[in-house]
Amino acid sequence: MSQTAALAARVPSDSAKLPELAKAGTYRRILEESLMLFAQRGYHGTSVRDIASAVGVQIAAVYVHFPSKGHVLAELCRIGHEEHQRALRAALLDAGSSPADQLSALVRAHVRLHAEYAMLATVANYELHALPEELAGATLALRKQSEALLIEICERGVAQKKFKTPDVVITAAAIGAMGMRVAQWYRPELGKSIDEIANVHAELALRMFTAR
Amino acid sequence: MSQTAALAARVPSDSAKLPELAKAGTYRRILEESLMLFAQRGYHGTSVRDIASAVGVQIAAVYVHFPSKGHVLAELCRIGHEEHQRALRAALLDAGSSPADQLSALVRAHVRLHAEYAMLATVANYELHALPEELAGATLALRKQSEALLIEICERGVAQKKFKTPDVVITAAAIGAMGMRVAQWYRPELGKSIDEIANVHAELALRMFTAR
DNA sequence: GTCTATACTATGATAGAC
DNA sequence: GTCTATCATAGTATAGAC
Repeated sequence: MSQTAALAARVPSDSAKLPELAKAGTYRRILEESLMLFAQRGYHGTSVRDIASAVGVQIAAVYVHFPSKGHVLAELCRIGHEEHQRALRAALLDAGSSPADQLSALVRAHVRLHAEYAMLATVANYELHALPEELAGATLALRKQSEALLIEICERGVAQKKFKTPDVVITAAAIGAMGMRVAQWYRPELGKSIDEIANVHAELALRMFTAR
Repeated sequence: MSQTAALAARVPSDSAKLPELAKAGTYRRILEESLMLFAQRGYHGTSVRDIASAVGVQIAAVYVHFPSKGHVLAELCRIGHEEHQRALRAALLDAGSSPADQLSALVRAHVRLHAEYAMLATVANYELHALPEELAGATLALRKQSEALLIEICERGVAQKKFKTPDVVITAAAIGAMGMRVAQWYRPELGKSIDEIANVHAELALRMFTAR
């Protein structure tokens, strides 16, 4: 699809950053260029021709590395959710045992990932629905686990009477949502560092659990 | 596109609810069925054939009412953002003059809209990027105005020293984000009323502006 | 306003040479 | 692993009859 001018950029970031991967060469280039295209135009708005052209190879070369366009998206979604979960778990290991410390650490990691890997997060979060079940399974399992990490911390805080909330599930959803959204507005030119943004979100999350 | 099994539903809601519109008949049916299809599969994942088939007419009949598929999406995005802004303005007229009352009223209206019109909100928020500039202009203007409404209330609260925050812009973005996200998880079967959910979000927003 | 029929282009994917 | 060439299908959109 040659596509008419994209107007409202879905992702202000212009870096198709991927976590460290063992594989290199054309395989990786396909992932990188697909990431940029899927983030900008969406999965269905991107053709295999677009991908091949961006990589600088012919269409047939793409099919040497991936059996279908869906497999490219599936891999990006999986990588994104895997890196997300890795970041959350690493943050929790560094955090203390109090629910407040844990929530703060988790939110900061969550936000940092969505700012640093804005394109990857956008594709993994908003294009996953385009995949058939068999290709999305791994990603959905990861997502469920990561959601559970957040919910458990919140519920532990409530059980210990450290967190006050009218509804712990809604509050957890809200905390997840505000962090995810960072991928849609963060740009280095804003003059706010990623750490600064992450810290503000952690503070907001803690306030959400503090009665007025 | 006959499309393989959609796995991770983007919108749990199953009602393609539209605000009151003057027009009826096939024109409206096209909007309703397109809304459902765009919400479930995305704009590029939906063909004019899919739309015609859902409405129960031939493809050519669709083109009698809309000059292109893009115009159908443009109209849905415009309707969604218009209803959103109408709801925000109505809420503000009913609210008192204190920033807290105004923020609470605005957030409740914002959340109610995203729960009541979940599909419309999803399409208007997440498919707009598929439109070329000339078709998205009206919607973008509305969005900018609605964002300004929220920001202004927040900044007024800060100026009056009623709201405490480390960063008013980030906080406003977070408040907008948590409300938008409701469209992605709200279902009547959850056993939570829309008003209840809206009230919780209003409380969370006020807490975000309250120092610990 | 709706239909049938069709034009034309783009699409995902494969075969077979190098 | 990459290329050229090709297939079968699906895509948007239009013409002209009723």
